[in-house]
Amino acid sequence: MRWEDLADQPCSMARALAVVGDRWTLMILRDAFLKVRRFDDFQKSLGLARRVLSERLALLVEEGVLEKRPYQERPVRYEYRLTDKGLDLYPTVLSLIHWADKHCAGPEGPPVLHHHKTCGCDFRSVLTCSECGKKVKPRQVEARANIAAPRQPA
Amino acid sequence: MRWEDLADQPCSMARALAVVGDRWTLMILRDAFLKVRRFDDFQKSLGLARRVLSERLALLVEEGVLEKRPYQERPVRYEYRLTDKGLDLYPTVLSLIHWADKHCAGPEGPPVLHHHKTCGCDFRSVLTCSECGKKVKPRQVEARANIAAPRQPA
DNA sequence: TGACTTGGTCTGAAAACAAGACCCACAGTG
DNA sequence: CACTGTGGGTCTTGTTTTCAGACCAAGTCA
Repeated sequence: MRWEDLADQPCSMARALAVVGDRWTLMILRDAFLKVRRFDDFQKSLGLARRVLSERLALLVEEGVLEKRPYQERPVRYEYRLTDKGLDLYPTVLSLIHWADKHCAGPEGPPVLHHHKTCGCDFRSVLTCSECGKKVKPRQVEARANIAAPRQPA
Repeated sequence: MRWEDLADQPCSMARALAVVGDRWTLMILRDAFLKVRRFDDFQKSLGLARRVLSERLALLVEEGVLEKRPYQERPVRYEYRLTDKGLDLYPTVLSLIHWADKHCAGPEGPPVLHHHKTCGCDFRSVLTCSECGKKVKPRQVEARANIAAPRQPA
């Protein structure tokens, strides 16, 4: 299967990955959540080829995850900001970071802590059910085809 | 920056992506969560090159996300199962799927629904704080360097 | 005038990928 | 015994991507 065909699959995971499944895209989004907004800052922070960065940013803008807007005239300079669609990726990004905090960090612990300003604690992300509010475990979930929508996985 | 160098970065996101940031890996894991376990079944389901699949599975085994175990002798046949480390990726996988359900699904709705057996409802995943149990929004979170661990983002 | 900054493009070499042929061990069938 | 089928891969070849680094253009600064 070709990568471009993923977006057409009747599978939400495939559609998501057609947008953010690229090797660098989630790193770019991590930076975006850390308030990086400019081309050069992304480039310095990530150290990826400028051409690749420019392609990725353009794709994310096209997909509506980032928004390109001028922050000054003469000369025009642009910044990339997360849209609401982009902000909705926060749970994904954070749970991935917390996964690596748990499983890939050395004895010195994770490099960054996340502080919940509302309650004043450093926290980990927890997956909960939108209906009952309880913590969800993989075994408690059953994936079912949506009869209203056509065919296939996930 | 080279892709292989990611794993050495003092950034959990980079470390996570060194394991699952590959184009196909999250699709493989999605299948694994849907109880696909055999080489040929992955291959048929995803349609990727067998060589690439074999490399990815080997990497996931090496990283401890999947476990390769014989399910019969004479002839020996293997299956790939999620380890606890692999199961811990469920929140990430599910939140990505739910993101695409919300933002990429057509008018017919998402192709697959997730049913929480404990409460009996179809649900969406919600990011909550491990400390106070409340829903977390991006703006309520502050990322702070962990003094105990060395340098940089995450 | 020249140097610097931002936000990119362009190029050639190196790596990853797709498709499909091929391989091996074993099982079952006749 | 030969013949076919299955599971779990490997190999080859040609096409895409990616990388590193050079280059470029508009505008500002000194």
